[in-house]
Amino acid sequence: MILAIVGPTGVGKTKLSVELAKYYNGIIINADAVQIFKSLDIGSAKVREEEKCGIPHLLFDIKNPDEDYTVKNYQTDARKIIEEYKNKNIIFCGGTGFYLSAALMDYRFYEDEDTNTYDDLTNEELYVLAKKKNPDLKVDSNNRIRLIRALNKKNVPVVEPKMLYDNVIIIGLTTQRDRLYDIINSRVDTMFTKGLITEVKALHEKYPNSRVLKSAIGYKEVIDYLAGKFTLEEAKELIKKNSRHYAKRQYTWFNNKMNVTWFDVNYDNFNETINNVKKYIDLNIK
RNA sequence: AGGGGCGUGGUAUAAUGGUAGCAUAGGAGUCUCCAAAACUUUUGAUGGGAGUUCGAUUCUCUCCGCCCCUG
Repeated sequence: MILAIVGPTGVGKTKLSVELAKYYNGIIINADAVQIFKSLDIGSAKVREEEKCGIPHLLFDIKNPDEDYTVKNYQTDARKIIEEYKNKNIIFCGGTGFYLSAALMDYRFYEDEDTNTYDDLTNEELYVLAKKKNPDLKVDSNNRIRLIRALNKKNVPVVEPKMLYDNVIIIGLTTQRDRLYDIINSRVDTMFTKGLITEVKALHEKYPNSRVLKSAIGYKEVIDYLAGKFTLEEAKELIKKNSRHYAKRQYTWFNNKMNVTWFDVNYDNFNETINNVKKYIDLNIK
């Protein structure tokens, strides 16, 4: 079977994934766009070695911070693993909905036609061009990144994102929004206590042009803090805010793009949550 | 207790005798290779009551609340 543990940042996916892997004798595959990278540990709340309980963890730490990695890479890597371990129980765990959808469903990525960056064109001009190329395009005229993408890629119709594998169960962990935000806020404080600044500083010195470091929550803000753009307190607040916004977007994806069965987490008795999930899986497994 | 000041969305603020503006937080959404990215969209306020007025959030009175000074 293929299991996917999804949910917003901070709910407790990691812990559940390990418990389920123990119970079903499974392996865990990372489904988080940042945890793909080596050394981004504290800020991405990556599983620590002692938390893994001997369970194989795949697609963690497979790239250096200065390397590029895309959904297409993830799709390839994840599908290879699914093929390779088809006799095992596979447990995806992570909050990057796009990666999961691309791996498990019929998402198709083609070779690009072009690599133009269109630096000299305004958003409006790009929009006109993109619309000319594909009148059905539904990208907002302010969304420069996607307009450029639309102009560079092959103009092929989008296929229905059907599920490609049998026996897939998608488990979502959730909790009250207020509570989640409390958890997120205090987790950010903990990251700083654990040495986030040291981690980011070392990485940024070693990989000054890293793309992840410049876009991952908890890293980009600390880099700006180190550059003197704002105070430590401001950096913390910004990380908290960005994490909350991110969590909200994650819900949007999981609610609207994936067929998720949600479970409310009982933080006073996490075993109860685990048991509820197991019960559900045992009933629905084929 | 006396004197003074102030009450505008959750928070911080602007303005006006005639549509109450902005920011931020919050909500919803888009997504087919940068996705922890990029982008779209939206709820919500003049402390309560009375008076003047065609019309009060604005002026007057009163109550309530908060702040400052004096005792």
